[in-house]
Amino acid sequence: MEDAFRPSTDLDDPPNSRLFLVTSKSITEDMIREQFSLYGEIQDVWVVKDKQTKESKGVSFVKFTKSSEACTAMEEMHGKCLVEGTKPIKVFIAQARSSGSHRDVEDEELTRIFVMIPKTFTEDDLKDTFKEYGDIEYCIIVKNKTTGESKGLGYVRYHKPSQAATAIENCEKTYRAILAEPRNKTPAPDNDYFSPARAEHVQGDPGMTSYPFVDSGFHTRGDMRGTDIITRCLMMSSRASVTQDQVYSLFDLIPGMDYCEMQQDSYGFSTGQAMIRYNNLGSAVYAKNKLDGFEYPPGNRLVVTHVDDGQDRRSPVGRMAMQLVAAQMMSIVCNAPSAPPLRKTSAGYPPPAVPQSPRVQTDVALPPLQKLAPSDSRVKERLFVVFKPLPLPMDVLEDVFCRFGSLVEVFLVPGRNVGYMKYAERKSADDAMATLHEGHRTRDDLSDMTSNMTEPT
DNA sequence: CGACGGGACGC
DNA sequence: CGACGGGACGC
Repeated sequence: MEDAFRPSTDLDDPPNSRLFLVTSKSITEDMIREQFSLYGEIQDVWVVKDKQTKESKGVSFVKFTKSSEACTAMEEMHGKCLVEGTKPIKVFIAQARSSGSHRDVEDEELTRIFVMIPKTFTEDDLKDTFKEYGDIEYCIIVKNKTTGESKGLGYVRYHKPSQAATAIENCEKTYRAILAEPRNKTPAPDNDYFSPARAEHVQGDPGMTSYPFVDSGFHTRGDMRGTDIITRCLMMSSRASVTQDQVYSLFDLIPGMDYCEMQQDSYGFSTGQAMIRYNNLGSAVYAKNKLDGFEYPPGNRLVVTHVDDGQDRRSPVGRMAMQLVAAQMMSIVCNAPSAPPLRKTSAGYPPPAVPQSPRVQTDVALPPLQKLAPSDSRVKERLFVVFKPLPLPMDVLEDVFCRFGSLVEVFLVPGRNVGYMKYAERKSADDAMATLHEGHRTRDDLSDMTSNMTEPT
């Protein structure tokens, strides 16, 4: 309220650019200015004095233009004597005026930054990116506890506040670096499917209700309770002979299949077993749930089990999350316009034999995979993409749209069936549109996708 | 122990 | 037909 009277005179802008000094009462503004101006552009020096006596209270404030300057001055000047024979001064980052607190701001709160990074970043990548601003104590990437995937967020702890401040001021804007909140408070988890409040929210979200828990012609096997282990790796056993291609096609109906191989005996005959791996737990859980007990060919019940590959472990929360992911997978499969009519009671054999093919199948020939452009690339062109009936998963879109080169990012507008493919090169966007635009349909539900050009952000 | 002034209105 | 975001850590 009181701040509203002086909106344009925020003394703590940018944050942490003001110092709080405790000095001998004999220290004057000029002495402070003389010493502290070595570290940056000083906007203001204020020695607090008694209203009546005009004597210094031994407290001063020094406002710098930048937080990094203030931090450096603090680090260099704390504990120094400004004048021979006076007591050593104490220097802290001043509490924001609006905070009301007079607690010392500790280095702990000033040395750790929080950044948004590409999901492909390893901790070493993170370190390499941010070490130019100072010695790093450690780097941490926030990962999904269940799948181990990066959430695209990271923490970098520096040794000194000035290093963290310099990183925040000078790193690429795409990292959106800010000071990290201290670790103990506001622990609002984000992928907490276990929380009742969150579950209600998901149900009430218009963007999510389009992923109904409908059942299809797939066999649905009981439950996931009990002692099943949850992994991305599946073993399929069949008594009747099935070919590699049949198994591949069957399991490839679920997005995210990384690997599928029939086991063979020493004579080259099928053992009736196949190993299948997905790139995410949700797909594997879904595949097991739907294909375990499925009759293929009719009368032959397949047995599908998770295989402990030593990577994924069961957990109640993970299981809960997997159910939701599985529901989305189901919807995607159900909505596939040209997916084979896979029904337990269906007469014909399901999927036609498909030789080793990319896990994303489209009606048009796709170029090979290409690396993404660096996430901080300037976006030269964006494609506006409309999905009917539903958007594909992010990773599938990335797989398709990266093939034209220089893809920077896939962005889906939440709750709407539209999104943007951001490219660093105009030609890549043009090529993608030429290949995928209108009339071309992917084998999944990327149908009726249209694109047009808009101005880059 | 050691925490919040002074100045002052635009094109 | 449609249209422009997002942030948190196993003690």
